[in-house]
Amino acid sequence: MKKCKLDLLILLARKGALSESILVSTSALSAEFGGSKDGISQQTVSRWLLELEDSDLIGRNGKRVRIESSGRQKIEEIALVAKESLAGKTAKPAECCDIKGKVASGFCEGKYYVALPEYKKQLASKLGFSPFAGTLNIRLSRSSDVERVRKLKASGGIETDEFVRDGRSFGRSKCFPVLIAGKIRGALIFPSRSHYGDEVVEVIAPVCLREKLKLKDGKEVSIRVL
Amino acid sequence: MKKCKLDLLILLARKGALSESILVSTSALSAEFGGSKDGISQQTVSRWLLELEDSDLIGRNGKRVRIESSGRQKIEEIALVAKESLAGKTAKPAECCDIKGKVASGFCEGKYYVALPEYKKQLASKLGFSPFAGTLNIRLSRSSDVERVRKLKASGGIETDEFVRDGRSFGRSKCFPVLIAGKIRGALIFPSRSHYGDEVVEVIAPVCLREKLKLKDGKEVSIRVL
DNA sequence: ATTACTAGTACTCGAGTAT
DNA sequence: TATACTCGAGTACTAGTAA
Repeated sequence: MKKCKLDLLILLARKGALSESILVSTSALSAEFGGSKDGISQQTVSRWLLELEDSDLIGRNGKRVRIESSGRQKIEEIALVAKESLAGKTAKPAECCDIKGKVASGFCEGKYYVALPEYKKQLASKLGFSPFAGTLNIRLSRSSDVERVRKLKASGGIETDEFVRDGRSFGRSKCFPVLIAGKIRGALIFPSRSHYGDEVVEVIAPVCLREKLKLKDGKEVSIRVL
Repeated sequence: MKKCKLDLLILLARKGALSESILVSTSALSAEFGGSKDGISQQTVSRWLLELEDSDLIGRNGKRVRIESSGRQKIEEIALVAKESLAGKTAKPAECCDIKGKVASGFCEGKYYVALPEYKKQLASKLGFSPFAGTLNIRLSRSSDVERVRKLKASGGIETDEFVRDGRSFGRSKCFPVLIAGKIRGALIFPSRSHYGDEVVEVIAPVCLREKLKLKDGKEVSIRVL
């Protein structure tokens, strides 16, 4: 399998760059990858090192290279995942987890959807509560939470059906029951065709969350996925 | 850092594909990588799976995927390297190892070089023996040995100097002392500008190896790098 | 619903080379 | 020596879609 930046990071680790600043040259690293032909060229190693530096995975000082904490984290993550997989432990789908983010204003697509009686009815029966006609937008602060949300969306969840109203078709949405700020039961709602990336999530609840929790834009909120 | 095929393999492992055939879809895997935008598209996951299958790292049967032994080996390797690096163990340069290959005929560049008095003299003083005017070409059978040879070449070795003769310049070469077939001391020789890839190595010794070891093309020979 | 093909674009690579 | 830039060539990507 073709080598990649990750292989370079691991090679640096193997050479001891985790514990100290080590002396390397781009051409020597290239040679260890099998040279220019069929391997990785000196130029590419040079570029990869610059890119690893850009992402703060490594630090450089002249010809010395040292792996930074985020680089170490990456390697620890891989080691852990590989070890657990080999041991037969598999990732459990949609397990309970906590995510955090800040209240944000936004397009309120969710609000629009939730206000439609067809959806409201579906949500009430599938989630166990009748949603307030509005959504709370949360911008996730940690990139690990963005990752978590992606896995969550991929793992299943409660789906609402699509329907047609006034000749327009409304797509599906995925919901996940949550506990907001440790107090109020609600749900994350992801319209199937969202304008947001995964860094903003929409929360619905039986009540107006902004009022009940006295929230203003920018205030931090924690959400427990159940 | 951008995901790569290796990440896909690890993800499959994480989902339990090491111990059993698991049910996955290319779109779900794509979603776990963050979807099409900024992540990896369904089409790419499809292609990656086909490529992993081509390299025999995974096996597929309809929508079921299972990691094959070479895929498991890959993951074990990563787990080991990552673990050792984190534990502070660094890779030792040019350690003693055994490589194997079959006798091959070839261009005999080495023979030409070795026959030159300037080289012969240098080799005699640097290697401790006066080389027979001929080389034995060995085609490595295991790809892991090719890898080993690359690392070897990158790690240092004994270098001969370049020189000029009859207005033509002759480049450097790198040598590594070895024990051939467990009996004869010699050296691997790598001219700096070789016509071979790393899958063929040239061996020199104080004697004619073909005669002494009664070798014919295709016969397997083991070489211990000292 | 799926997988994976084709087509066209975008990105990455490495040769050459400046520094 | 070394690193890292430019740029043309080739690879890998995604959108669209067929099966």
